Amino acid sequence: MRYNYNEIEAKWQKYWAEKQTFKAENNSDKPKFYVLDMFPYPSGAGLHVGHPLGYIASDIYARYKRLKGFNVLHPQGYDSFGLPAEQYAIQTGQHPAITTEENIKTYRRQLDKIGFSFDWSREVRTSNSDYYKWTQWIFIQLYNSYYCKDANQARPVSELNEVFNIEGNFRINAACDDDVILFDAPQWKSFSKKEQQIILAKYRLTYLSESEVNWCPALGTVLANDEIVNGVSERGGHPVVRKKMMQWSMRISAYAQRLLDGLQTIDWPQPLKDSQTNWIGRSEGASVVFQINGHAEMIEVFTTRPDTIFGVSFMTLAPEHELVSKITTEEYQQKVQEYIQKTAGRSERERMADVKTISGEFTGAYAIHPFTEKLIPIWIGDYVLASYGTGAVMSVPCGDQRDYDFAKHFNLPIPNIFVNVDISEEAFSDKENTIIANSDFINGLNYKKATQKIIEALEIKNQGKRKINFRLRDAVFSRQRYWGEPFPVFYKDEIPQMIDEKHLPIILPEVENYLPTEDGRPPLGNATHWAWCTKTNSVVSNELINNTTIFPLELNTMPGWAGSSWYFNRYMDAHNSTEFASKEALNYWKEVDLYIGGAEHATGHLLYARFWQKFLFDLGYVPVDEFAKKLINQGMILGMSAFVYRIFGTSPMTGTAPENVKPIRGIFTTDIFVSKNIADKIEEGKLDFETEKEILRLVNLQANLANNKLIEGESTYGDYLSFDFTPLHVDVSLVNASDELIIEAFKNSREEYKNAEFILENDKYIVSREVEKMSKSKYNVVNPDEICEQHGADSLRLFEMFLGPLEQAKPWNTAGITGVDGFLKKLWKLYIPNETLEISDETPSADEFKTLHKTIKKVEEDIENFSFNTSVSTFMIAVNELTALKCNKRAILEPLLIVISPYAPHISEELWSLLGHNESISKAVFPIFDAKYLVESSKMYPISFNGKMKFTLELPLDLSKDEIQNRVMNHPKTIKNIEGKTPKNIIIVPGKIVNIVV
RNA sequence: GCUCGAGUGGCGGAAUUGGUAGACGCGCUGGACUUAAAAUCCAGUAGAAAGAAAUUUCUGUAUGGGUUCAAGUCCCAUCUCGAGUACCA
Repeated sequence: MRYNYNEIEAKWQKYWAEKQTFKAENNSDKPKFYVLDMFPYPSGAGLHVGHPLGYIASDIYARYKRLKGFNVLHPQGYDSFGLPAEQYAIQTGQHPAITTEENIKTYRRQLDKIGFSFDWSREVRTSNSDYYKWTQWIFIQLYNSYYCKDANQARPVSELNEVFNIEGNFRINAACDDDVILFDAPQWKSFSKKEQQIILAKYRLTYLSESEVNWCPALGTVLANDEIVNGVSERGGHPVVRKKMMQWSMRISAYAQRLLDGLQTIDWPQPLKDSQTNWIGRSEGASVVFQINGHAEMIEVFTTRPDTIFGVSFMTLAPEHELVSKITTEEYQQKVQEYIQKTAGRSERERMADVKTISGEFTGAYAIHPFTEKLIPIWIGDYVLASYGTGAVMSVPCGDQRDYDFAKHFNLPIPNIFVNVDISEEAFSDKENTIIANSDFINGLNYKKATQKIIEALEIKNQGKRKINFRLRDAVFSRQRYWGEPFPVFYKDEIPQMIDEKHLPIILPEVENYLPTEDGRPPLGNATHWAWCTKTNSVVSNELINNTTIFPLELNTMPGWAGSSWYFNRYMDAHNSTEFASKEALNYWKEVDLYIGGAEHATGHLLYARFWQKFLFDLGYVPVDEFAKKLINQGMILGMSAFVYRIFGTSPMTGTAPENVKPIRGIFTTDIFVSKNIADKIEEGKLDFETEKEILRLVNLQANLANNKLIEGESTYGDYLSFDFTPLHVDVSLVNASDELIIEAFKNSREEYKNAEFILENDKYIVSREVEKMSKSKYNVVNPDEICEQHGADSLRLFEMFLGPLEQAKPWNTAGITGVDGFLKKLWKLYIPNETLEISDETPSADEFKTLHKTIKKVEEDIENFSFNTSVSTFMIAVNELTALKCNKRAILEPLLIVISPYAPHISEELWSLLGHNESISKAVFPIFDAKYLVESSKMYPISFNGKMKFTLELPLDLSKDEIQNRVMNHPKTIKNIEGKTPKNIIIVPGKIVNIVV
């Protein structure tokens, strides 16, 4: 019986689906374990071999945990709202709902082929209304909450309202907008309802505000900070500009400190924690208030170096700072205005591109130094960012390089306030080795003491205080897009109101035109009928009937990260229609025990999800405030791009010829490709005469075919030598494992290559290779379906693990897959050498037990340490050893199969059932290794040791065990090392090493 | 610039976390089977030297130093590469 993987895999995939083998129950006597993958965006391209890497790893872990006796939750779903899905729909001219549905089908088909043990009964899709109902519901909870800094948690806004009625807001310590005014109870009561609502909005955890946003005209929407990379949009790389728009925001900044503290409690990769830490950007310092000469307004700055306050020689405001227009004097008005215009027109990218150019303008105004009372000129400059701190800095040129450069450029004074420091060339920013000078009452102090004293002095003057500043900004939550969750919001008197929870979900309406608009009008504005009012049971027009009155609805939609910020909780109770998940389910599963996904979500999804989880925890809806205990970032699988070299000018498709090259474009009707090493030789100018003649011949042949008179006179030998060639990506499926182009397939791949000519080396056309990101446009995508077809899903699973450490980026190279193929075949042959199963019930030998228990121990360790790659090696060794021992004993093979089954479930199931078992192998118990056999298998006598006394002695090889012991104990080195203690254990490695455990 | 991480055969990568470096796989070389090829199986494969051979001896984990009986592993310095981040006051 041949090992027919296609048949076997289809059979067991069907079996698992029909029997619902991997369905998890929400209660069980077994301990629970929750293994989660980051759910995919169903994009149009389908899966490539890189995508399932993390899924395979988590599947192995999930299957292993089941064998270990855990009740395992291992769900999967789709993040089906958001930009990628919509962009694909726009490109293909179809409705996003349709393309999403199709893409999901493709994904599901591809995933099913790999044999995952997902519990599909819990599938979620963020674009399903019974899911986004609860996304909308969470939004309402956020709207109805504020962050109380005293209690350090979110609390209902209604509570705030009560306090305002009794004593105003003097004693409220909450996260809120900076511009909240102080009021007492009578004042609060005197405000109109609308005024009260506007004030409350400044406290809510989600709020509407006119804010500077990152506007991407090409995508027709605003983007969050984490959706912008290097000043352009992450999706598509379009330019992004600053723009003021009325937007919903999430007050994530309220949770900055807790998001930071929480990192200590979770087992996530350090680089990922680091990048969240940097993104949150906590810095300790002081807020200092400067009076402005002749104005009532003050300038508040944030500084981490209050100790350098006597070194201030000017102030700098961001051009967007609100005080600029108020304080600029008549004389400087025009120049300042021009400068503001100029900087506002620059895109984020331009601003980043020339950080070196120093620019700014003097406002004509002066601030007053809090201690010396000297006048300090106030400048504006775009090196000061409006979005960080207060958008204003006290400039200390001797202690900060940017201030220094600015001062040098505009010829401003650079007073030195440090002892024994030369600042003639650059600023001195080292705060550890500083002694302050020229600074009145802090002379001679170091950074720490000086800072302390300055803050105390500022507090007495009421001109400053200790402050912790965060870089983390509130997250913009509105998107001017169609394919997202509608807000459960309508407007009354221009004040947003939440739609009553009983009306949820607010269904995304059908629209004629869902394309984004350049000016930012949301596509939902095109809807004629959408919100459904259950009370009146009527469909209404672009408005919502709330009892009797008609009000306009919010037309923006939520961003892609809304749905992904809580989905892990939904899996626990995926079909609940009365709660996002029941209390019982939440209390049972609690949190994700193992979360696997890419590191690219570090400052996006993974931060937002932590934020929402903490919020839901504060309100008592979830039992834990971190949603994932352990997280692993799987590395990217890279593609091996292949290139062919086309001689420049021989294609009718080629563009303009470079200078000094006689253009022969258009003369030939086909392409000439040269093999890699010949191309290299041409590049080095070392082409041999024969090859050169051959190229010439082909070119001339073509010229003749085209009936062209290039040969004589017009083209000389020299022309061809100067010809260039362009490396072109060629589809990797047209190249075999030894980098050889399959010429016939290549010719048939495109009409224009049909008559192509090839200059070969050793009768082969060799392509060049380069490792790049796997992508359709680079023609280096390897489809997992093909691998399953040609090698089987078990091979794919084993090979993806075998490629290298899970967390590392690594190139895909199909060539090596024959290794794991061989393993599976050998495993099969161990049971079925010929036509039928041949199994013996004899008691295994010690050697056979050794192999088995070594494998059990190693694989268990590997899985626990997530080093799945080395397990595959262990399996290969085991099978090789057992083959050599001709071992076909049941007592060895059964436990071995159980150990292999998480990695290669299909072949394991098949053999398991051939051995006469009626139940799936996933119901078996992971075997326990027997130390007895392990000890004997070790090269050392005992397998492990944990003492400290280890040293080497040179001993003859031919001594008996007793003799060795004797010599070791009487050796001067031993006596010196153990100092009279009695050794518990002596470990002797044949040859030289002695380990003595004392 | 800053912050992490990594440098081991022709290649992907192992190494019980301080204890026989190079497991396992690919590739390559030789052999068996075959008319031949593919497939399969067997053997060899870090480098150098010696030997008819089994085998032996050196040298080797980016570079230079250090700690230790013992270093790929720990410490210091240097170089190279990768990832993230960037006017953060």
